[in-house]
Amino acid sequence: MNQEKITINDIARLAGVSKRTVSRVINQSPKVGEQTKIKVEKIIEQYNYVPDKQARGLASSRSYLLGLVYDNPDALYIDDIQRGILEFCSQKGYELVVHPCRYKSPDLNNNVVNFVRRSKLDGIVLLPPASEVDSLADVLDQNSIPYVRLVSGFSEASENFVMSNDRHAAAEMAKYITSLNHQKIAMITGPLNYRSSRERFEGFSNTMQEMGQPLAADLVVEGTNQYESGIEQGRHLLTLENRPTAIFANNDEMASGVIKAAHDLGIKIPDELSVCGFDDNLLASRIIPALTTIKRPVREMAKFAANKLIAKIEGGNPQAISQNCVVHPEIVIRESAGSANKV
Amino acid sequence: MNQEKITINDIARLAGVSKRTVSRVINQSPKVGEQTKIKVEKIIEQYNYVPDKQARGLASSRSYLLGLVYDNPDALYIDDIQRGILEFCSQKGYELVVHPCRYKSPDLNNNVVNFVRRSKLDGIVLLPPASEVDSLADVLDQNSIPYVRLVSGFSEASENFVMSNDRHAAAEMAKYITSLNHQKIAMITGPLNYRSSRERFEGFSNTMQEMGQPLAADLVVEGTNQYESGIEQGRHLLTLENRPTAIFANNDEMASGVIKAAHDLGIKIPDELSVCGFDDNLLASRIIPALTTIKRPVREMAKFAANKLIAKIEGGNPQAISQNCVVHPEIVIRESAGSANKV
DNA sequence: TTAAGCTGTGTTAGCGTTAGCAACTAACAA
DNA sequence: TTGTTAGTTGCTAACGCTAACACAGCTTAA
Repeated sequence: MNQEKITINDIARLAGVSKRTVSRVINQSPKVGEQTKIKVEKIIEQYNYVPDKQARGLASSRSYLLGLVYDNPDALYIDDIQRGILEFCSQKGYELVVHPCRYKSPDLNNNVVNFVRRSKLDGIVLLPPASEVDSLADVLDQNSIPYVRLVSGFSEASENFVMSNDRHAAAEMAKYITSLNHQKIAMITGPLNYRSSRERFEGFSNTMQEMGQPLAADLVVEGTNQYESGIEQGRHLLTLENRPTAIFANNDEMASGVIKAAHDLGIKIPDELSVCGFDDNLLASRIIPALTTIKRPVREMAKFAANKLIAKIEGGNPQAISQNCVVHPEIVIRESAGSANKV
Repeated sequence: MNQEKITINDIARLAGVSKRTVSRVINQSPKVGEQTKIKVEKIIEQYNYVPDKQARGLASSRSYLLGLVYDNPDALYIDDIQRGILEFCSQKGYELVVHPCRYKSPDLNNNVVNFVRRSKLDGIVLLPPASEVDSLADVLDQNSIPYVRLVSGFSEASENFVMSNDRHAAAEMAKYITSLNHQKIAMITGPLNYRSSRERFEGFSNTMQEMGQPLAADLVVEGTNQYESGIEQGRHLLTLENRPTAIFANNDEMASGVIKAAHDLGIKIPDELSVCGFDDNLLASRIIPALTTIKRPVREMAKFAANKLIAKIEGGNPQAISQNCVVHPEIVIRESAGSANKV
């Protein structure tokens, strides 16, 4: 367990080759004789040798460190992403350095660039909403820092993106709610300067329209994605003269707020009101009644991101770099939505 | 923004001193003339020079990287801890590398040691329950890897610990519930092989006894800390012939389960049953009725841990190293617990 | 036969720091 | 004056690795 530190020189000596050759083996250079390679690998294995990351980095100006930049209140999402990235990158020899930030800060770009500079990170993964800041991406490009952005959407040039087709999922939700025979359907959107909010809103709204049931203007309100906002907008909608029988909220936090508001007003869910959310976070399954919502394949997104980022860093595998990574969230049916006929 | 990389040599040349002197200034060596120091600092400032971490690390066998090792399902807790540590350590020039693990794995010790070795981490923070594994701590000691353990407790030698006095908090909870005039009080403990579970249980149980209302043996059951376990044990307790009027669960997840069970059985909370949890995680405030629970000052713990770890790494500040860091969780009163008189 | 091309391998100069050792300076005592 | 000392400062060898370059040995084409 507590072996002395053994270096590339030791391996070279032990294997009877030069350290250049050992280096070649480590870095999987093709120009090594088959037997030499096997011999060296055997010694490496035997002595449990692991190349020193710092020395490697100093010489090759690489750090084998990836950064995760985020400003997202949903800790569960973050945690899932972290695990997803790590699953992939640790087996490739990379580690993950975390960096929460304030995405609204005017200093964001500098902050992130300095973060990368400070530890010579090889690349970073950007989570929403920080991933939606184009100026950040520009600055990263200018500094030739490899990065991948996780965003809601499905159409852009895919090189630096991993996308979640929230629009499609929201459309599915529109169909689902309609299939429950609801007539008066409301939506609480997220802040419409967020891409994800727009995608979800448009997916939902357009589909309702296509199905011949366009959303009434007074039944679409904008929230902040926070619980309190859900309560507030929920209360507003539910005290309308002709209140909706179904409310689709931009995320689970706000959906919980709606449920709270309904509860306070004595409105029964799902008998008198159906509520649906988006995210499938911890709350969704714990709340009573359990929330019908939409689940994103977060782990999968994280793996896509890690794969793409490492491909960019290591230069090889051009198809992994340009691969179009779009992921499809799906409806999770629980108890908070029911047929409108019961009313 | 996109300046050429500038090194210690440039600074030395610009300042008209040797790089040895610049190095002294950077590392705050006392043996530098006051004017020289000022001169060099000015140049450093002017050129926005930041020493290269890898080169530094190679030369001094330091990495300026801290590790966070955890196997905790509570993502909110993790997130809070991460932010707390970062707040402190980034201003000291350290970054945080995350490492989820399986604390039950027989390979845990090796896994963690290799994690540290791989990136030459300067030290690690251990979160419960991994922090409770003594053999891990031993191995870390053997490999002289600096570490700090976050645990529930308050009495041990404090050098490697940051402690949360869960026992005291649970005692407070006992007093609070008793003050509500409950007679039949139950507790769902966590797995009793966890230190935190024992602390909470003993704090609660002992205090009840001291107040002349010892817990009935059949009203103490052991859960797994998971939601499903809360449902199961909650159902069990609530279908007892002489069911309790108050249930204290080892954590919020299980408390939510109890609420679910009560709901399914048509038992009104808090009128017919009071439920209390521990953690104050996201659920606690979102659930209906909102959960009366206990909140740990997580950020504070994280800062203590970072401070202690860095003090250990840098060798200085012996009082920070030996400082007894005990933190006191506090009751958060919400809606899930009420007076027993109403029944 | 010879030149040219490939392969596989070794030699070695960095990469940007730290830190051991030596050396310089000024001041002060002898 | 000379020696001693304390306070500063410089020189330079690591740290462990990568990669440019060189070169030997062998194949292939002319």
